[in-house]
Amino acid sequence: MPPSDGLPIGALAARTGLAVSAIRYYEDQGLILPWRNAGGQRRYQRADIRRLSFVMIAQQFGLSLPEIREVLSGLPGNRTPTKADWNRISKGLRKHLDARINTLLRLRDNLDGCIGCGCLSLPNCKLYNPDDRAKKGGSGPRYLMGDTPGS
Amino acid sequence: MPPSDGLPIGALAARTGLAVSAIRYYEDQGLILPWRNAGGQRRYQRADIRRLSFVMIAQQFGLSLPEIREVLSGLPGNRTPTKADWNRISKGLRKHLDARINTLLRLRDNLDGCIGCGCLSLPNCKLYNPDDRAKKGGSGPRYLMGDTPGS
DNA sequence: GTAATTTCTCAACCTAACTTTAGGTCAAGC
DNA sequence: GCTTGACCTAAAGTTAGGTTGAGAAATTAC
Repeated sequence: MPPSDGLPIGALAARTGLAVSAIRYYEDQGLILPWRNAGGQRRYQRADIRRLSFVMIAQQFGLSLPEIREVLSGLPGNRTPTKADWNRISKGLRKHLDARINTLLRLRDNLDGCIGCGCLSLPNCKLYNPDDRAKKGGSGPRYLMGDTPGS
Repeated sequence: MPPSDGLPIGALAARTGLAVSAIRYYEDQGLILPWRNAGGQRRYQRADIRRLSFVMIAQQFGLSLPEIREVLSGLPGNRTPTKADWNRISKGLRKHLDARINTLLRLRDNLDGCIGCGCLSLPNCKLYNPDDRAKKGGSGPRYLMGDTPGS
């Protein structure tokens, strides 16, 4: 087979470790766009292995699929991404990661303060973080209010 | 109303910011155990405000409800928890949090390495972390393999 | 040229953490 | 004593990120 033939989905799955069903799902979500051969089957570029690897890495960093799609939109659409392209969007990931780390570090500081005071339920305890909670949308707890002191 | 009457669920919801439905759900999940009044309605102790606050904080730290139930089992069942009790289990939270932070810091180091080399898809890149992925169980990507170098 | 794989689409199912809905009961105010 | 609001249970719906299954068509292997 000539290399310009493109990879069928099973080969891409084998190369990335993703399930075939997951790769199709990512296509639904706009993360990857294969072409179709004469028989209607998906065919992928070799560069898509890297693209999917990026998706998996970004997931480990806690990005949602829409967020990953957004980051991937920073890649050129008209040509195969270069290392410079990947470096650029990887630096975007780095910012996401830094933000998450900082949030957790802040939580840890607050927890340490609370371990000291034993309060664990006060608004002034700062373990209530409106920003983190606000993005959850349809589910999850809404906010955190205090016990009256002196229980 | 005498204080020993207990709080109805709506009052607990107002005090914690949780939805009434969420509090009932937490009961299903074994996180909180109210008693019932003569009419069959739930009644809560004031200490339950703190208990639910703890649940919400632990969620921010990334613990699942079963994990939180486990941590809460470290509280005494026969009496109202003291500050010392809360301090003790909060230190357990701190360990969870440290572990999460360390994982992310490790990921960040690896990402920095990858930004340098531009590879972003290689097993030796170490962004593939089997431990983190293994616990996901039923869903999510499985593992991460490499592009052949030189694309 | 046929048998075995692979792939196709579409719909249904899965888990976590809840919310919503439906239909009915309890408690408080006047 | 009745109306209104809070509460009850049980079941179904929701979102994210997929998996599973059925039935059919394409591709590959012999």
